[in-house]
Amino acid sequence: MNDETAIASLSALAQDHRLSAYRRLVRAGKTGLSAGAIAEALGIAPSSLSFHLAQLSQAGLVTQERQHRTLIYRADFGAIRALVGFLLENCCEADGCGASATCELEQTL
Amino acid sequence: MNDETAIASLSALAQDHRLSAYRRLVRAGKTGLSAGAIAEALGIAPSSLSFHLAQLSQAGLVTQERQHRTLIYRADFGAIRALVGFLLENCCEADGCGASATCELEQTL
DNA sequence: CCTTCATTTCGAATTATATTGAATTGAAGG
DNA sequence: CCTTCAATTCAATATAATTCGAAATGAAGG
Repeated sequence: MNDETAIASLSALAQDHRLSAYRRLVRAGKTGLSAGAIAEALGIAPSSLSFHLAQLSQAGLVTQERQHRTLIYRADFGAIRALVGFLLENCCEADGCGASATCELEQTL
Repeated sequence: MNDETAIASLSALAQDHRLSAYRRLVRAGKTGLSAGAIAEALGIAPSSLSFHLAQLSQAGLVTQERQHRTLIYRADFGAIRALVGFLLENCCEADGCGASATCELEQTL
């Protein structure tokens, strides 16, 4: 994880429709959801959703798999774990909250 | 946590200078950093930094305390914990990855 | 009080993001 | 093949974010 990837991930989530889509995918788990199902749930044009899914996908937050004629999207939990780790990296190193490089606060997340 | 607050937090972090400032504050821990020190570290105009700190502050990700003539900023770890919880809320409920409403994947974060 | 210093607010210009309809791609089935 | 359907890419427009200099605020100290 680096700044560029982190910003791509955070930007991808920092938008009404994309956040809603992502959270739906989190709830759907490994079952996933089709692009069409998400577009209908959000009430936006397919082309708009496609734009948003592309950003989530580019950031690595979701994966894509074709099933017959539909595209199934799924949340990638490894990506969000990496993002949170990056945000809290070397937590409290300035005032030494612990012996290890990983802060206690980070571990309780 | 709701959509509006989550988007404010994610937008606040989804920017080069703000992400850098936030991560510096995470590393600084309870010691915190002054606005001036952050502006100098990032190499941007004080007015620009002020704009960015206001967004982190409005989102609740950082707190502010006056010490004599300088303003000390600190990362608020409760805020980021709440954000991550919101992102992974009801994880995998569609395919029942566990008995509880909280997903195993969420707990391993 | 008057000055100094750290920081913020304001205004204006530049740059990036979000939206949709129309056209395109890619996969199935008659 | 030719049609159908799901989804994406493209082009154009509307909206929002970022930047900095200049001016304003607010707290300390002479």
